[in-house]
Amino acid sequence: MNQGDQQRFLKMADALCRHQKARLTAKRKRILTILLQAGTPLSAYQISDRYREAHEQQMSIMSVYRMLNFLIDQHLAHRLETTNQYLPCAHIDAGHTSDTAHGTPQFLICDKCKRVDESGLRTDILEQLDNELRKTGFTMDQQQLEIHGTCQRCAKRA
Amino acid sequence: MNQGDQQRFLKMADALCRHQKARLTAKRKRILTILLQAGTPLSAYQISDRYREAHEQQMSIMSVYRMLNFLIDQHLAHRLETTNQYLPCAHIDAGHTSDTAHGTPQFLICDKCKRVDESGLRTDILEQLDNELRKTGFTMDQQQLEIHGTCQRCAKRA
DNA sequence: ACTACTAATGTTACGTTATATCATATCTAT
DNA sequence: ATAGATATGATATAACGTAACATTAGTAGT
Repeated sequence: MNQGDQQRFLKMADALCRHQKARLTAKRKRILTILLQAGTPLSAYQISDRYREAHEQQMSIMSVYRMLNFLIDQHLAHRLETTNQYLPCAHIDAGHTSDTAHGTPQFLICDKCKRVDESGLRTDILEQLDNELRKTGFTMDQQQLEIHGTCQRCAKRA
Repeated sequence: MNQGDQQRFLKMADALCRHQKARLTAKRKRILTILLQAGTPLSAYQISDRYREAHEQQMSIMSVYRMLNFLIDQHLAHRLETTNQYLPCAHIDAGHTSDTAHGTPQFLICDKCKRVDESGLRTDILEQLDNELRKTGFTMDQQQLEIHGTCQRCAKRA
């Protein structure tokens, strides 16, 4: 993510947290910045390492997890269940400050370049999937789908 | 899973492994049996514990992982990526011995009772999902979807 | 500004999940 | 019977994640 986008993201994050009366502390913001700069999902331990490198300051794994959980609670970051990795939320800009926005995201994960596209899925496709499942009696409670595959760029290169 | 189904499953597994020139050893079969008896997915460590309890014999976690990987390679078991758990393949009976059968499975995971329904998903729904994604340039390589929610039984109870 | 309360971070310990590596045992084919 | 391949044993360690309690830093009420 480029410098400008990053700055905008952080501004939005600030506003959002103020609105929620949550404290986006300097350290939390640094963790978020590391996620923004990465471009691909990171493990908690990678984040811890990058923090130490970038800020020449201790950052225990315990603290990393706590800060990640804060960011996730604030919908500023997501956890990928299939890979145990973390990434910034892609939707911070779009009307995100209204409480109700921001449904459960889907992730298209490129197993080649590791980049993740958050929610390229059309709503009606999801609804159809849900409807189909309901016929069998199953209710999708958590719609966070993680779909692994190959992105366009990587497909072309091959 | 009841006794009869278990016996049939194990017979099929034997036949399948013979066909693949893979060795379904006594220990591997016991691991598979533990999965069959469980009814819900188990972690590798739970399997290790149950093995020790049932057979009063040492079973190191290293061995459990090796045997699970064998079973997975033979399509006799699956790993749930979202929960780090293992369960027996549900499709061993249906024409499973032909090499080509057995596409990637989907899992409907009930977060209440923990039971898993393997591939209640209709093929056309999956195809539609895949088609939709292809339009965006993304190719689903691995179609193993793990969908979390509530099964019919648990929904009724509530 | 002082105090009391709450929230954030530090620190240590531990639990869970998984793999690497090398040694030993067991099967299979000749 | 023996050699080679496969399976298992044993030990160590990496990777992922949480519990519990101490300390520090914000926040609100006076």
